[in-house]
Amino acid sequence: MLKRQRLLTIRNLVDRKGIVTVNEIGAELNVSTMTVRRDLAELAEKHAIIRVHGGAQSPKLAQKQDQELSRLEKRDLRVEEKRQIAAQAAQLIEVGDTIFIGPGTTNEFIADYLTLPELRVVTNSLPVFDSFKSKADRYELCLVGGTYRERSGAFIGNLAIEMLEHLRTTKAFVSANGVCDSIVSNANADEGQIQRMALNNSRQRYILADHTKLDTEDFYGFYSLDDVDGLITDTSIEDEQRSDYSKLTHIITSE
Amino acid sequence: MLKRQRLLTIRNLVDRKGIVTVNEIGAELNVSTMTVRRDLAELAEKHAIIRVHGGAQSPKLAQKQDQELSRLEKRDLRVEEKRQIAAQAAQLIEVGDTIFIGPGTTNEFIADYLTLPELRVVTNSLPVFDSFKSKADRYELCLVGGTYRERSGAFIGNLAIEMLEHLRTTKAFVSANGVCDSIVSNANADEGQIQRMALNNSRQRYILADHTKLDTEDFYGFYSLDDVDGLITDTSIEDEQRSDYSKLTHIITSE
DNA sequence: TCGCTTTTGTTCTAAAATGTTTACTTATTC
DNA sequence: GAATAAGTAAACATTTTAGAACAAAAGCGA
Repeated sequence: MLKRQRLLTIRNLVDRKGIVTVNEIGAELNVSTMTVRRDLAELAEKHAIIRVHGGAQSPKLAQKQDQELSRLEKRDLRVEEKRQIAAQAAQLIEVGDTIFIGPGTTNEFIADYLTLPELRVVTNSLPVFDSFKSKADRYELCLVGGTYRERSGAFIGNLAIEMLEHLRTTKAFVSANGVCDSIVSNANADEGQIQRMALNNSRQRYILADHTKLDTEDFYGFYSLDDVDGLITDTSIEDEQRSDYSKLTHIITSE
Repeated sequence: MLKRQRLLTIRNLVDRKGIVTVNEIGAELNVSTMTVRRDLAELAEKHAIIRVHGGAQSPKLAQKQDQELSRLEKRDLRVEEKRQIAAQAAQLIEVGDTIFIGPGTTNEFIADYLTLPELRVVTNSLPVFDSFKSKADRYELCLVGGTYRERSGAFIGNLAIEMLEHLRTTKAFVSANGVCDSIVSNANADEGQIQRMALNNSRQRYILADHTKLDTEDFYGFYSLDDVDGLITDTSIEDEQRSDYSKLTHIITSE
């Protein structure tokens, strides 16, 4: 059997079974485990599979599993990047601002980096609201109500839309699940709709997305990078991406 | 079996059963208890499960239990009366209702006595909302947003008013701080204003007040007993008061 | 066929994962 | 509240897997 064929077979095997052991592959194809490891390393380099100790996993499955994680678990994913991004966002905020902060685990860290004495904060996310609650004595906190979406802890629906309609903010910070070709996207249409309105109603608009979100897209596209004032991301962004996206908007990272 | 798979299996097991012992997991997966412990430690770090002595439990279940505990711990003033009143209020609620529940510690107990399968719940109180959060999978929860008032945990102001304006409910439950000569009153004008609107927009209207509130009045009168369907109070009400107030509205107590 | 490259297998060492023993801590029972 | 049982975690032993180094085999063009 040719190497080319074998690689393809392994790929199919992994995709079909979701997760396979090195030994299984070796037995199936009658090759040594060392060969399998070398093949897996090659495929992993091309992101065709994900290497795990003892075998390999299909990227599709891994992505699906990531999506199924609870809010609390997602919060723990790539914390450093999230904190970096949140800190950058916080630095943009000035005294006298009225800021909107959308749902998303990244946004839950922004409050940690805010030291300003006075501020008005608007959000439709209960976790974000909670992160500001300890500052309720200094800041005016405004929660956008509506129907509760348990999965993300956000308030959505017509009531939320109607309430947001009249709110003008100076700066809006919205997290994206995907940023691809100037399109900013999200997993949920109801939430995307609100985020679009929040951005439209703001003088300055910022999109928050860690480097893993760049060049990927999710279900619902809700905004265009052309219309925002900045894309806040972490320092792991690749040079090529930096130059690509800087044509569309201002890239904001630490350093 | 790969470690990855095992971790996933354990997570599912915990989620499904709510709580599992280390031994159960070990037997199920044919691994030593030490391995299970190590796995649980790893999952606990990622907040996928919560470690307890002898096993693990799902975060969802833990949250539910925590909430009930904190409610029990509310060895506040007159908890028994409040529970009595809350239970009475809950009994009035029927399938298909859209209910409004105002702020107030009494109202935070209503969720405990609700066993209906389906309901739509509207509130402008964060603590009340929290008391319903564990039921979010069955009930449609709608929070009236607005400016946060830390003192009572309620959302108030123009935004709240505007949002509530369009909401029609079948039953409204509002706590009063004082009931005197048919006047229902409250400590705060902003909250009273919202409560008045919530009552006006409801088909059926109920005032909740324990016996110590009767024949007393507070700063802001927001409603008249003539216009409500019932005054829910505890059994410590005096006969004289019962006959006085029953001329104005229907008195609801347990027995 | 020869000489060369590429691929594969083998061996070995390090790292990771798992199991076992043991001392210790936490619950439970009387 | 002391005795007993159950659970925990550190230390060590064992097994499994990873990856490097090198040897053997296969493919390939002259």
